[in-house]
Amino acid sequence: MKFSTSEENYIKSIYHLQQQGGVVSTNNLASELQTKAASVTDMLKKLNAKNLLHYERYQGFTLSDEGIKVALGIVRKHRLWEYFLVHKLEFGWDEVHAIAEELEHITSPLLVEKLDTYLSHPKFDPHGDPIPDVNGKMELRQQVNLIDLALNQEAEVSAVGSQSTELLELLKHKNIGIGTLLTVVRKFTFDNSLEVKVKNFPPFSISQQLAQTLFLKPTYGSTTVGSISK
Amino acid sequence: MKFSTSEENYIKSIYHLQQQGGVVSTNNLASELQTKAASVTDMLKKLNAKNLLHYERYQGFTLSDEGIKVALGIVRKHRLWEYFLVHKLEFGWDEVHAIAEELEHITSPLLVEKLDTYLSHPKFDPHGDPIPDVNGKMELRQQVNLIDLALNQEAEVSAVGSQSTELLELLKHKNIGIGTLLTVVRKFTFDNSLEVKVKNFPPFSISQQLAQTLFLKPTYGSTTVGSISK
DNA sequence: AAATAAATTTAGACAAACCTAAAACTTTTT
DNA sequence: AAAAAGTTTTAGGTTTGTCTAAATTTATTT
Repeated sequence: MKFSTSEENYIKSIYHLQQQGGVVSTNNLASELQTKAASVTDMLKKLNAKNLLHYERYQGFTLSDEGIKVALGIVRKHRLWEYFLVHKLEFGWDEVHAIAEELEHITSPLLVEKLDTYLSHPKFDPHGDPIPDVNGKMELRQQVNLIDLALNQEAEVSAVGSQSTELLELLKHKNIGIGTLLTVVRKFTFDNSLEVKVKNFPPFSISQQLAQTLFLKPTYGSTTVGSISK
Repeated sequence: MKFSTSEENYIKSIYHLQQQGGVVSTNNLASELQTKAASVTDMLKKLNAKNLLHYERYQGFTLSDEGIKVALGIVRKHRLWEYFLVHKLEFGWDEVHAIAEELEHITSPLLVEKLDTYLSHPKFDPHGDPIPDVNGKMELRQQVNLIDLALNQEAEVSAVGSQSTELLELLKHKNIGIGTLLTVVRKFTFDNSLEVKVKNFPPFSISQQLAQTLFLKPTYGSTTVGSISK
C-alpha cells in the first residue's frame, strides 16, 4: 500500500511519540506536527480506516503492527539518508535533518537497498540513532542518558534526543557535539542541574532539560578525576 | 520563490516541449503530462501570474527568462541525481528516470552543490544529456542523430531522445545501449529505415522513428567496412 | 456530585490540483 | 464565407489536507 507524504509524516510522528510515552494524545501529536487538533482528528480517521492505528474516540491511539512496520520503513530511509549526507556529501551532523525529512519520502524500495549497500549497511546514523534493517530490526543504542551518568565517569556524546534548531543552537554555544568527551563533576538536587567538565575547558553547567536530551557511551578506563578509587 | 512539485513538473515539461517546437500548445502539454487540457489551463494562469510564462489566451505559450531559469534548475537536479544513481549506486541507465523525477523536487540548494562536488562536476548525464551548471550554462551535445549518420561511419550511441519504457524495452530487445558501437550499412528511402551493423552481430533493421531517438558520437578513425576509401 | 476546565471531535469552509461538460474561439474544409 | 472540426477556456464539482468555531466528552476542582 502507498501513502501520501502527509500520511507518512503522521505515522512517523506517532511512532516517535509512542516510543516515549506509550499511548499518544491528539494535542500531543498536533503540537509535534505544528498543526491543529482538528486536523489531527481528520487524519486519525483516515489512518484508522487503513488499519494503521488502534484508535478509540477520546481515548488516544497507538500504531498497529502494520503501522509500526510502515513507520520503521520511513525511519530506515531517514537515517540512511542522514548517514549519506554526513559521510558522503560532508554535511555537518546538525545540518541534515531537514533535508532527510524530504528524502525519506522518495518511494523506490530498490533505491533504499542500493543506498544501504553503497553505505556498507551502517548500523547507526550520525546522531547515534540505530538504523532499522529491511525487516525493521535494529540494535539498541547502548547509551546512557547524561542524567544517569555516574559522577566522574568519562563518556562520549553519541546521540541527541531531538533535532530542533533550538537544541542544536544551544549545543553549538556550549561547544558540545557528537564525539565530545565529558565527565559530570557535581549534581545539584535543587534543580537537577549538572556541573560538567570537558578537557581543556573550564567546568560549566547543564540544565536538567538539556541533560535529558544527551546520550553518551561510557569510556571504560575512566579518568576518575577527583574520585576516591585508586 | 518556491514552487510546488506540480508547478515544477509543468515548468519542466514546457521547457522540454519548447526545446523541440518553439511555442507550446495546451493539448500538447496535456498529453505530455498525462492530464487534461482544462487542468493545464488552470495551471497556466497560475504560472502566468508568477511571471514564469509568456501567455495569451488561445495563442500558446513559452517560458519567460525567469521560467527558463527555474526549468534549468530542475533539469540540473534531475541529471545530477541520474548520474549519482548510475555511477554511485550502480543502477542501470534505463532504470533511473522515474526515481530522478522524485529526487529533482528536493529543495535544498546546498544539497545540489554538495552532490555536484561529490560527483566531480559531471558535464553529461548517463543518457548523454548535458548537465546545466549553477548558472544554467551547459555544453551542447556534439552528437549526431542516427538518421543523419553517414553511411559506414562508425559511431558510439551516446544518448536517447526519450526515457519512455516502450523505447527502453525496444532498445533492450535490439541489444543497443549507451556505448554501443555501430555503423549504418544501407538506407532505404521507401520508409527511411536503416540497415545497421554492430560488431559480432548480424545486421538488423531500425525504423525511422527509432533512428530519430538515437544520438551518437562519430568515432574518427572509422572502420569504413565496405567503403571505397583505402 | 456539581461546576469548571481541558481535551477531543464534529460541522462547515477553504485552497490546491485535478476532473467533466459546455461555451468560446481558431483553423480547416467545402 | 459558411459550416464543420478542432482547440482552448470557463463553469462548476471532487478530493486531500488544512483551518475556525461550536459541540461533545473526559478530567479536575471545589
